[in-house]
Amino acid sequence: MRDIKERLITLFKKGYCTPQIARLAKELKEPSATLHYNIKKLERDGEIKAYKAVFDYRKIGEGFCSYILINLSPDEYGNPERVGKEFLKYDEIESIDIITGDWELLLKVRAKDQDAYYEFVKRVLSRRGITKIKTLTSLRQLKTEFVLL
Amino acid sequence: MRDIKERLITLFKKGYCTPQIARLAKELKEPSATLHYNIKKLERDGEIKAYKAVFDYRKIGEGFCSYILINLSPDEYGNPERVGKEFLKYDEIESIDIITGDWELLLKVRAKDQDAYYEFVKRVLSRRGITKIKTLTSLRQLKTEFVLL
DNA sequence: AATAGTAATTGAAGATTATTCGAAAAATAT
DNA sequence: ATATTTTTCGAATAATCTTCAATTACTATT
Repeated sequence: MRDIKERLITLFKKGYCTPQIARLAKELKEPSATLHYNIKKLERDGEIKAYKAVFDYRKIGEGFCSYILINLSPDEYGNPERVGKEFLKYDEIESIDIITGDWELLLKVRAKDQDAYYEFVKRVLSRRGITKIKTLTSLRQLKTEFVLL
Repeated sequence: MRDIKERLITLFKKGYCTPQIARLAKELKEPSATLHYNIKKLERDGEIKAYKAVFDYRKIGEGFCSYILINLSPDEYGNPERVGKEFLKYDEIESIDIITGDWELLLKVRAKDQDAYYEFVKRVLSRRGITKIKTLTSLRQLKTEFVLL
């Protein structure tokens, strides 16, 4: 076993999947060629960004999930997008939002456990421009990415 | 045009996709049959829950995204899972988490616009057991479901 | 209302891909 | 050491995707 599983998970998180036209055709009672045309149009127009897998994250060793609220310092406050974009490269981060209210940024992060999460915080969030963070730890996920767990 | 687009989006949100084994084989430099075996194992063991599409939600008319923090009343406080499970049926809800801290539940919701969101709140969140809610509106999404926007 | 132009639908053909099978190798358990 | 189970993988088959070209349905213009 040559760690195929881990490599598959990495690729499946962001893509490497494709529509099941035959199954859609049966479900929607439409010809495959028609669905093919419509799907390609959705892709061409950029309405579909990717086809990907959703995991039972506990089973793949990413059982720790948390939401991180971030406050920016006055000099970064006017440009949350710049700070947000710096987080794009971290694979542990599932989502990045610029939000209204008492906080400027909201991240959703997955890690192996609390220890791994703490390492992530030290590595990624100890950076100039961030004045305060608050972690909301998920005790239990009932649904994620529109998929029931 | 027989609203094929809308029906595709509905199915693609939760599934109706499948791995691209040939492309994975090329990328990982492994035989298709080997990958096929490993993928089926992941599915059989329940590590993979679904294969689905990720959208540019603004382009498909779901541009409004928000996170909702929920406080439960004392009589529901001890059983957030029961309340959370009642939200499972709403397709507007992308994720449901039971969380630590000042709030008991965190929902991620997508709607057409603020009006549609307000209708959702009235319809779904005016229910006994919920004492307080706080909405964090996303002004801009940089990443969602591990996919860059 | 008629026409021209564009976009969408579809059956059938061909191209590509997934799946199965069986045998061998590797890993695990006894 | 041996037996048992799991994993790998080439080759054949089955299934699916993709393209094509003709038809139909829309849209815009006059």
